[in-house]
Amino acid sequence: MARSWFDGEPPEEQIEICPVTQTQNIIAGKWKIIILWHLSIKTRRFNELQRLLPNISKGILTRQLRELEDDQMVHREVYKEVPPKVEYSLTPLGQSFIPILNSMGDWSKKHLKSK
Amino acid sequence: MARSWFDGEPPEEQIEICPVTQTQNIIAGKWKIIILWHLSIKTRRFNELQRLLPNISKGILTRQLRELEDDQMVHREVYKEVPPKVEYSLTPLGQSFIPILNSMGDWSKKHLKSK
DNA sequence: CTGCATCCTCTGTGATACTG
DNA sequence: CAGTATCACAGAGGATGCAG
Repeated sequence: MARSWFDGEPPEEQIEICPVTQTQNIIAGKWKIIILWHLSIKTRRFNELQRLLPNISKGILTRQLRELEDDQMVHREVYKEVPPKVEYSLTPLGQSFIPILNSMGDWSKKHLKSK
Repeated sequence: MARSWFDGEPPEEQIEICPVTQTQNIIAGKWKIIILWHLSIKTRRFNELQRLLPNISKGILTRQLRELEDDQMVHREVYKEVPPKVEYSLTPLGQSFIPILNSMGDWSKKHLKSK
């Protein structure tokens, strides 16, 4: 496999697949970050998330959640009951991302006051 | 009106306008993060950035840089010479974001090996 | 070299109606 | 309650040519 650009450091010309870009791909969706944020606080049900994100439609919410699932950031627990109940929570991978979420929140609060 | 998600919640959840979303808005562009990354290493010229980002067109690069400029993340220094020379660098605000970039890179390297 | 203007494409997002 | 299925659309991204 090709050497990553950061192996052995120096020549900044050596770019392959930037890890920062990998992260970017995961959080690229319009609602991804905020969803992760809400799930970092506690497990949420589908409807709960929809209420938390006032302007999101069910279709979009479903898709964003599915993509986060595919990236193994979010776990989907289905309870076979009537009425249906589904709970979303962070996977270990998702939980490992929480510090970054917090960093982004802190950074925003500290530096973006005026916006 | 519907209860906001932060009404009556524990202190740790009290957010006015979710700051995480603010951050999201800034780094939303497809190339924003990687551009910031490259500028975090050192000041770069326009052409240099374009070479670093193999598949980006001039128009797009210009637009992404302008948006970062508008968000005061990037500083644009124009040298009135012939041929023209323009250098891009991080503003103090942009520099304050570097730790988060590094966090994202580290996180990716540690957890996303397989992807 | 840098970058703007234009046009075109395509993805993501949003709205709605229907289903188990 | 928790989706799925469609359709429509805005906007981001991309290619190209021209200009300072």
